[in-house]
Amino acid sequence: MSTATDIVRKLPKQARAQATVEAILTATAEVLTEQGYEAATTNAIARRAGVSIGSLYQYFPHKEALVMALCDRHMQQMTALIIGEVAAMRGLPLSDAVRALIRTLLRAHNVEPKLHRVLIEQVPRVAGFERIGQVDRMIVELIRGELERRREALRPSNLELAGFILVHSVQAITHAAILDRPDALRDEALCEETAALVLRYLLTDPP
Amino acid sequence: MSTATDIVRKLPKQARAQATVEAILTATAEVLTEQGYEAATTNAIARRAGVSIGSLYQYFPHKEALVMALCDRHMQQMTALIIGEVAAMRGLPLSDAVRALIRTLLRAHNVEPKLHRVLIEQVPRVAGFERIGQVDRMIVELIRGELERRREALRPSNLELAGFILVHSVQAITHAAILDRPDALRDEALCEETAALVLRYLLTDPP
Amino acid sequence: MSTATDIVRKLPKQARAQATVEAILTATAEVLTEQGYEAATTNAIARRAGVSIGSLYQYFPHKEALVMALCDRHMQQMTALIIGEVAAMRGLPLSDAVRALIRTLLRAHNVEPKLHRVLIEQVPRVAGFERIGQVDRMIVELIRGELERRREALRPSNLELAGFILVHSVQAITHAAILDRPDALRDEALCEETAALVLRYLLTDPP
Amino acid sequence: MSTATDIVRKLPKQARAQATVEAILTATAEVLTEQGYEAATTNAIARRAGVSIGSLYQYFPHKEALVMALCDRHMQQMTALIIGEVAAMRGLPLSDAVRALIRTLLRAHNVEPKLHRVLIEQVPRVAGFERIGQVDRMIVELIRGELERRREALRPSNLELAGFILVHSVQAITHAAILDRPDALRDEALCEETAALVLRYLLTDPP
DNA sequence: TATGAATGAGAGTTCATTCAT
DNA sequence: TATGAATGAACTCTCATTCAT
Repeated sequence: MSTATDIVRKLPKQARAQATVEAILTATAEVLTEQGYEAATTNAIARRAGVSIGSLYQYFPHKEALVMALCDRHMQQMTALIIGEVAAMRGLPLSDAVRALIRTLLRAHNVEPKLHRVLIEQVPRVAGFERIGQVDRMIVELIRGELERRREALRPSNLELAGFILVHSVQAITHAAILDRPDALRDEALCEETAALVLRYLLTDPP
Repeated sequence: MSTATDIVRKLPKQARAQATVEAILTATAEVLTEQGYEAATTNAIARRAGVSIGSLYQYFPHKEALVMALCDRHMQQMTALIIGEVAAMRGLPLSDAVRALIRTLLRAHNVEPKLHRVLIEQVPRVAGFERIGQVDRMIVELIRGELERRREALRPSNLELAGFILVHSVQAITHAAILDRPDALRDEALCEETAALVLRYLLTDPP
Repeated sequence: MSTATDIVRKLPKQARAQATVEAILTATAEVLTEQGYEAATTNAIARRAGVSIGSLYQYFPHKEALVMALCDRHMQQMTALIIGEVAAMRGLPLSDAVRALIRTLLRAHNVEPKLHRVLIEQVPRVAGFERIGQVDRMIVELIRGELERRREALRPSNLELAGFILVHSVQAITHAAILDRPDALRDEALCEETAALVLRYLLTDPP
Repeated sequence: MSTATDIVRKLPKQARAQATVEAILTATAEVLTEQGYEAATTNAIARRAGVSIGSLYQYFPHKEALVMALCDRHMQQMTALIIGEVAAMRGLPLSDAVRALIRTLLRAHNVEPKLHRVLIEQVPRVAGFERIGQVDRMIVELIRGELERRREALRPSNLELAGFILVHSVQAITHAAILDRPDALRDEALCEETAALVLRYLLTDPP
């Protein structure tokens, strides 16, 4: 798996350079969300960042690297949020764990929802570009692990299949909710019903 | 592919043009699925279609129109399939109807799955370009209508929310299955478990 | 000097073909005046003429020939008008001849003034394309001849120079009047003053 | 009135850029005069300027802007010349003023006569493109004003019409002389006779 | 190091012209 | 002969990237 090293041309040691890199990434995110991928030219990004095009290329060898770095940054923000909250879920009863996970996912996708959408929908999936997918894959693993750990209590026998079904369901509901439903984060009914979907599927005698 | 000469009866003059349009649309689909949206230049498409760039522009005023036409064609294929099979579902008991719908959706998304993905993921969502979305919207309506019709028998009280949750779930499972699971179409377990997800969510006492 | 023969590919013998050629030339004039030279594509002209592009090229080997033929037609219309009226001028006293000439020129330029402008202003002056210029040159000769014939009565000694000055003056006034002054044709003052310009220049003691 | 700002895309800060803009404008003038408007493609102009096509478009957003900028530059050269010499004319007796004006116009049109012709004859008159016309309009105003100021001494009563006639006459003579008569500028007889045309028209008892 | 002028391959598109039917 | 589908060179313009200052 790649790290920042093959993406960023030179690890900036000085604070100023660090700030420049940040400015460029932020500008990229802004231009991307505001104007879409096609309008996001390197010159437009540099201008928005208040930086010369030359400087941009000092830190990112090509446009692809720039977008990849932004993906990474975005992912790390989401991942940090999820990882932090997942540990606490471990001991909880299944129903509570499911509710907590759903809420966490909603919160994670709410970080920069528009950027998330652009990254998923518009950025061309070039070689090994499935970076944003990593978050999803991490979530798959989380859920799989948890199902295995509690397999005794569960109705489905094929846990691989159950995981597949649940992950894609919850994922899709989360994405759609963040984008289409204004107050998704504070929508208790949404969380409850999504939890019901999951729990009624998993348990023979749902609560 | 057949040319005018293989066909016995003399074809009207428009036949040649019709064939050209077909060739261009097919080439568009091929280039799109094989090389992605960015690589799908009008010249590449014309070359693949074995047609001059001028001919392409004789039938499509600009690149966007070309992709839109392809979307329409693809959608019509999917829609035709769904519409045809949905009528039969009406009288069935809920559990059978759900299973039938899932199977139909899988079959519909299987028409040209790679093209479907490219159309959904990569084609820039320019002004009113959400054409492929129409199929999804049609499905939403189908499901909504069916839920209303059977609301007496259902556990959820907020049917709008229930519809939202189910549509996005089944949609996502269908998409992912077609793309990630070879043989999804003939995978009984997948259908059964997806049906279980839906039915257990909808019914207080699932079968 | 060229005749229609090197321009028109085949001399149409049948009335229908003759009508087609006319339709094409008329369409050319219309498109030219309504949309300008840049928009006047051969396909647009053929469509306007209600004729296939193939037919257009049956009668005109290339676009240039088409425009040249139109120039010729337009010129012949103007020339016919002028020639016809000039004979009568011969015997008149100078002041009457000048007035008559000015009126004739105004009338001649009024035949299709917009087409005239487009032909003069927009049609690229490619090799030997100065066709419309021929009318002007004919007028120069007319005036020169007349001046020579009456040189005794005239103030200027250098008649070549006097011709140059008068032709360009009257020409410019005529052009500008037709295009900028509605009703130029019926504007007595305009004719009178233009005549005054010429006569006062030519005669030592103007009337 | 427009300034360079809406025409030039980015105002060049470095001397190098300034030189590039100059080179492009000069090349435009050259290609235009040597090969005409149709042959003046942006690539041909860039090549002639010894500059990449990209550089051309860095400074001019489109071809039209390029030609407009050239018009402006040309006009400013002419205008500067005229404005400068006109002040001195004010106090002179009419006959001297007319002679001075004619000489000034000849000199002004002599700046880049071929370019002037191409600009007037071939450049398509797109929206607000009558830029070169502005010089002419300035001249109209000059002459009108002068006629008004001296109206007591003049024969014609309708000064609007007199202006119309004189402006177009002198304009046409000037244009034609510069283009057709090699030594127009030093041709005393030409100036004298043109002055005669004007003065004899204006004064009841010409000198 | 930071700047921004310069580059040029290549994209979308047009249109005079040809040619099979 | 008339048709109009097909052609492709050439045009305008963009944008990722380089490089002199």
